[in-house]
Amino acid sequence: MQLLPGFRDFYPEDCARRNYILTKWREVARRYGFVEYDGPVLEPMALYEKKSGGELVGQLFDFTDKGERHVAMRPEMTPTLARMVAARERDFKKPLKWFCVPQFFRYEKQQRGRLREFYQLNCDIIGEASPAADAELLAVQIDMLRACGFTEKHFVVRLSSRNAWAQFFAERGGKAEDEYEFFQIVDKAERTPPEKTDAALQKFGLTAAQVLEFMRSKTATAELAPILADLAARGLGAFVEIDYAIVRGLAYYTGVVFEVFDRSLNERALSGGGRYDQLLSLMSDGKVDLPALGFGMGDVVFANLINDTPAAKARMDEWLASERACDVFVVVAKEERRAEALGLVQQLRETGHRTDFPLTAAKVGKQFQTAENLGARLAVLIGDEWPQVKVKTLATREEVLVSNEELIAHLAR
RNA sequence: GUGGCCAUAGCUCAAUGGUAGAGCUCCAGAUUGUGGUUCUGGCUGUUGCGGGUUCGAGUCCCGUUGGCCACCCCA
Repeated sequence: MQLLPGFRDFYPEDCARRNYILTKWREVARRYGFVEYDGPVLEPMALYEKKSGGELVGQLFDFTDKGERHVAMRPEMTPTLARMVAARERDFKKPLKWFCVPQFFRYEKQQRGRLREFYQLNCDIIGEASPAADAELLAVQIDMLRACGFTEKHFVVRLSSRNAWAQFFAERGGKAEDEYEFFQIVDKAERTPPEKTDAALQKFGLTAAQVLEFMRSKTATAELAPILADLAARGLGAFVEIDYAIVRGLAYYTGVVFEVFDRSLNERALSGGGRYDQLLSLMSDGKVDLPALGFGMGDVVFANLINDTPAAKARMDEWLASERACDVFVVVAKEERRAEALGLVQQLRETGHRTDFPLTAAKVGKQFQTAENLGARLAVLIGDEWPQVKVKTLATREEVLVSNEELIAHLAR
């Protein structure tokens, strides 16, 4: 049986690499005072129809369950988050700093950096309108990458704002109701031939040249300047650049938007997000009106970039080595001592040592080979020396004789 | 959803239309209690699947499934 397209098996090696990324994400999020939450993997279809409608619904894994309910595997977290916050908003002090590392499902054609199933870190700050929240969110995002060995040479946050474009549009006679259409043209302008952009902009009396000129300006607006100053004060200024080419596709973004890219531009965006100050109100039918912002960072592109970046790869490999399955391997050199060996194995395990041993009789050489293969640090040999045992450091091949009663204490030293 | 390239052993790949191979991995040995090397031996294939052309198809043609890449989209 083949895997479904876009889905992955996680063999132990793959699982360890995935866990490395998820562990780092959790570490950094907690370091920034974010708390973890989660929701259902399966949601009513209506939850997603309410927010986005049309095209995005076509990319859902949806079906009718045995109770005739139209349901969908979650493709994103924001609707669930909005529901959760709206339901118990008064229980939480503001601002909320919540994160989640959900697995998402999207029915898209897979390609590099995009599967039908993936993990995505989501960090959101709810209930804080000041630019300090934007800076905090960008800072945690930057540190997600720094914690994995990436530097300003490897990635950059491209910071922009829809308000900048809204102002640009209004100053040139654009009407508010045309704003979103205009945003979408701008969003595509970077990768569309200027003639096509010109044609699309004609109805607004604008040209591609005007849009491209503004897009390339690096001047921070009054909205973005305090965010840059905040990040500079944290020593993170080198990780951020103003880049008005970033607009993002979705309708609900209201102000600051950003995307993180690898400097080499070999990969898709590593992460992206922005402000969605109206969304909670929309999702709760006006019951809850809180400013909000967040970002999502997927594991697939992230893993690609780690593999392509020697410094980050080395850091991951170091972590993987420290997570080895076995620390102490008990060698049963004399089968007659198996009972004693089992007693020691149990003691080792109860005192927290990752311990393994041969389940059936095997030659000593074979057992050492197994210890080696498991990446064990120590071998404890039990045989003729009993009641003493040999403790061997595999890397140095040094052996010491220790009384079996003192083994645990010996290892603690 | 559209297009291009690809599919042979567990993995990486060979094989002018003429008997399916190599390396690595894995397993077992090299006289009984010490591991990464070495040596010897061994296992594995409906050549992704289904049709067609041909005396004969891994090889050519069609379809299909899957993979990679790009477009679209990107919550």
